Amino acid sequence: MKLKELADRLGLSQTTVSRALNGYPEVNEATRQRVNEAAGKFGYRANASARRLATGRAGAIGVALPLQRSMHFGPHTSEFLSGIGERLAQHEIDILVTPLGDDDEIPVYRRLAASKRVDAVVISAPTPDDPRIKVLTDLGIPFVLHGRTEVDIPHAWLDIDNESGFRRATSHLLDLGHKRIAMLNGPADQTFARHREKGYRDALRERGITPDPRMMATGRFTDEIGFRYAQAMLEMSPRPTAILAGSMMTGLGVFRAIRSAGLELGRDVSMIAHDDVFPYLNADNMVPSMSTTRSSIRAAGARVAELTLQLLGGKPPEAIHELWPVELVLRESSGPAPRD
Amino acid sequence: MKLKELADRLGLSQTTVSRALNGYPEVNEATRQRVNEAAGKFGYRANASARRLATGRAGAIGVALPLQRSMHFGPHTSEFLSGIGERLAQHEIDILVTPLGDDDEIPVYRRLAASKRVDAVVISAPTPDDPRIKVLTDLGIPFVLHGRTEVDIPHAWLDIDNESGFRRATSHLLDLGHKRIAMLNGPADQTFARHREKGYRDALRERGITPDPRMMATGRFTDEIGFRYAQAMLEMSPRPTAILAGSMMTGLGVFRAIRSAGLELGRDVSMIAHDDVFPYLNADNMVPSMSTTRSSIRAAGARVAELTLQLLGGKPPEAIHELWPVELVLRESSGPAPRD
DNA sequence: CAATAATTTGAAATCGCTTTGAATGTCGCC
DNA sequence: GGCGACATTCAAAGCGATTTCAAATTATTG
Repeated sequence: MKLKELADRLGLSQTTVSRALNGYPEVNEATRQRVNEAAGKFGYRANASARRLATGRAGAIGVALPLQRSMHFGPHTSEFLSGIGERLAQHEIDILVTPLGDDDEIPVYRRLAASKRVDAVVISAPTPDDPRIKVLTDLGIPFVLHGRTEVDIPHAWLDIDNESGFRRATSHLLDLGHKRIAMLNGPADQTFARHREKGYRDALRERGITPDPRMMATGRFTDEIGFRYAQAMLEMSPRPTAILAGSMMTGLGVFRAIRSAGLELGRDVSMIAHDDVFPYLNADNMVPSMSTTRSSIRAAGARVAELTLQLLGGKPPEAIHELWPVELVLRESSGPAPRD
Repeated sequence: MKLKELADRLGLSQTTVSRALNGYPEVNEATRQRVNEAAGKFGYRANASARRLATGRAGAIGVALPLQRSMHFGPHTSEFLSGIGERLAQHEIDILVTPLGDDDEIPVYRRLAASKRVDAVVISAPTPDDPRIKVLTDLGIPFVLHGRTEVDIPHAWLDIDNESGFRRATSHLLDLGHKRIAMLNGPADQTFARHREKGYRDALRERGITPDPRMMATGRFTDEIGFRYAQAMLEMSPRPTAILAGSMMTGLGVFRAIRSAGLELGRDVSMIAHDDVFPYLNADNMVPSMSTTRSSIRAAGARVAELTLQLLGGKPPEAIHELWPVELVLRESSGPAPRD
């Protein structure tokens, strides 16, 4: 069923039918009724390609999926994507996921731009001097960044306040009497990891403690890496009495390391992990329950979608900046420092 | 830069340029060279919408993301999606992800079909009498199913052999002397869960053991659910000496339950978990390392993409059936049954 | 009641590509 | 030298919507 057929059946012109369906004001209310009914009855839907060609809008936003790089496509990405989907489900906007290898990043954006496949893109996991900002700006592709960079080009972003989240977590552990606090951070090149490190260092310095490089590690968010680093650190003497884990995955690994060292989590060693709120990994239900710095990555995804729509609606990128607070949720895994 | 401009610059007709770029044979090799060069130089890319409109092909395949139902969008989906992306990256085919709530499933497919947004769709997590098979068939949308149904309509599918995977795992545990083997299965309505249950039951029956309903539970693949059920079962008397976990997530929960009951995994209680091979959760690196029934869900995704291409290439759906074996990988978490 | 304004509707152009059918130029061969 | 076969190229007709501009109808006003 195409527009012409529908119009013929109704004895109307394509123009009127098109207008009726798209909610233009200059069509008689009775006519609109009739058109909508008929459209429903015949299951008519405008051909997406034709409409896109005519309007010049792609009706889709692109999301790049890193397949190989340090921030691979893992649970974080999938939650984030869910959030975007949640928000966009209402509009007739498609989500185009483009798998990205390591090298093809820039060419892929070029291709998306030149072939007008998407109206805007969402990018994540930036480094401080992320080259994508410039490329996308030059290409004229509107985009919203999930995270932050230090690139000096106005652009839209939404980020969580990693720095103060980790500052508070560290301060709290210091309040509990911990002196040797380890930090298992995310990939060192990522902006968010730097922010977390800054929060951590600042909190220590405020109390006159010099950060010990041996107490700091960076790596991907896998339980394996959490396990390895934690194991190595727990063998040090004196060992850390508290550990900050960059993600729940890392946290699980740390947990195992603590246990297999014959120590007890929440008493011998405390831990606070960052929780992106995965529906299948609940900090509350762990034993012991896990203290966390928390911020829903899914909610962030939904909001990023919303911001993208605003951007497409004409809001200037420099007016789109959101910094979300990070909650500190204290549970059983963090307790007072043990006596020496 | 559009086709007409490019053609003008080259002093050629749009026809020839289009043909040159699309690899048609009837164009002079020298001309093709010239065209390709110019296209590269000006960064020309055919407008996707225009091309789609002209060819009638959408150049995209749809993947439905369940957002709320029992098989929510979790790590499985994201790995699977990665696999699809991996395979499709080479072709100029987009992946359209459509978030699905609980109710809108069918309407969404209708919409995709009517607006010709996708050439085919991939569906996952079927129930034995999954209604989507009929709907998609009626709508004339080609599709590939990841999993199996019992619906009596010819359709393309790829599945892993859950039944024999779990039969072998169960048999192995029986060989080790276990008599009370618990099973934490996936959502009861899913086909794969039924297959697993059949494999489990058959193995028990072969040895003259009547399956004990109290030793069987079903639920989503979260560590919380694994923990709860395992905890309840370990309190039974006599308790199970071995547990089959439906996923690594569930397995982590079981692991915790075993530990918090003061038991040792691999000695007091054995476990074999199903491993979909998540890059961030490695069975080998756990302590103790985890015995698993293994099958890469990412590889399955890549293959499903391949099969979808074949389907679009004209291969009949009834000729597309693949049943992948499931490996049984024995590690430290499974050992001989303890003496009574 | 004529003139003007406001409402509705429609014919045709347009979006940027692919593809059909015709035209042109070359070549080999009788 | 002429003619069919072959290799190239092109003009123009779609693809199925949106949108411009004009026309037809109805309502309002002096």
